[in-house]
Amino acid sequence: MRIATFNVNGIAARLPRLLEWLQDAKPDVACLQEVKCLDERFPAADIEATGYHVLVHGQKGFNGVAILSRTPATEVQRGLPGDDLDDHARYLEADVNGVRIASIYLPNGNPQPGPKFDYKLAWLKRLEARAAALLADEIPTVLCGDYNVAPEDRDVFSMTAMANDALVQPESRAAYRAILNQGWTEALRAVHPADDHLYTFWDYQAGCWPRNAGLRIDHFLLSPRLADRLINAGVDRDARAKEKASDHAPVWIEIA
DNA sequence: ATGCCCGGAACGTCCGGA
Repeated sequence: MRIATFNVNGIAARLPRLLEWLQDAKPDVACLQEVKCLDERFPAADIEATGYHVLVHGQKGFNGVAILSRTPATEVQRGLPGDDLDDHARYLEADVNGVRIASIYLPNGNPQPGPKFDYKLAWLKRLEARAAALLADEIPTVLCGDYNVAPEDRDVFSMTAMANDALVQPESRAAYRAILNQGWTEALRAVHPADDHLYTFWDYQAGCWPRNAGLRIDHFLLSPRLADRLINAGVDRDARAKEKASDHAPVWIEIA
């Protein structure tokens, strides 16, 4: 079973790239982030025509997550529990072929310090609670998406350039690590433990892509039973090299 | 010290992104 996560940075702007990537990479499940549209504006028919079922939790203008699957998915949770006042569309969870899969778009948190950073840290705490409940259920689970956290210095092209960014702050990393420490395995790092240029995002600005100035911020958290089934993981860098590409590359895992 | 480059909303620039 191949599962991918892809921050598309606007489904309307990315649809041709997304469709060709689906036909090329052929994931069984694709979790999308930053679709940036209302549910009714999501191009479901185009995606269904390529052989995928669609679950979408959208929002006008920004945020928005989706789960595409070759076999039908059963929706479990729309929106991250724990704050009735949070109306951002950043979390969608479904069952596909006996695997629980969440598509996650964690808040960016910039500028920091400030209310947006506070929201990010609060969101991470809520995700920690959800992750603990999922582990307690002992269902094979994947929590994948754009976490907007670069876990270690080596996941960042330049700590000098990024020193004040919310993505690398000790509080962001500690909150992410607290989730991992429940017993989750991050699949991409697990498969590539020694790669010091293991990136999933390259800013559009300042020639970041051609000089490989990237960040590793898209992650696959696997529950213990699923981590035992991990075969391979990788980054589809070819997708980032194309014209009209997203600033994120798709990331994928292969599960036995 | 700041902007660089994008998408979306909207139609003039601003917000959000990371």
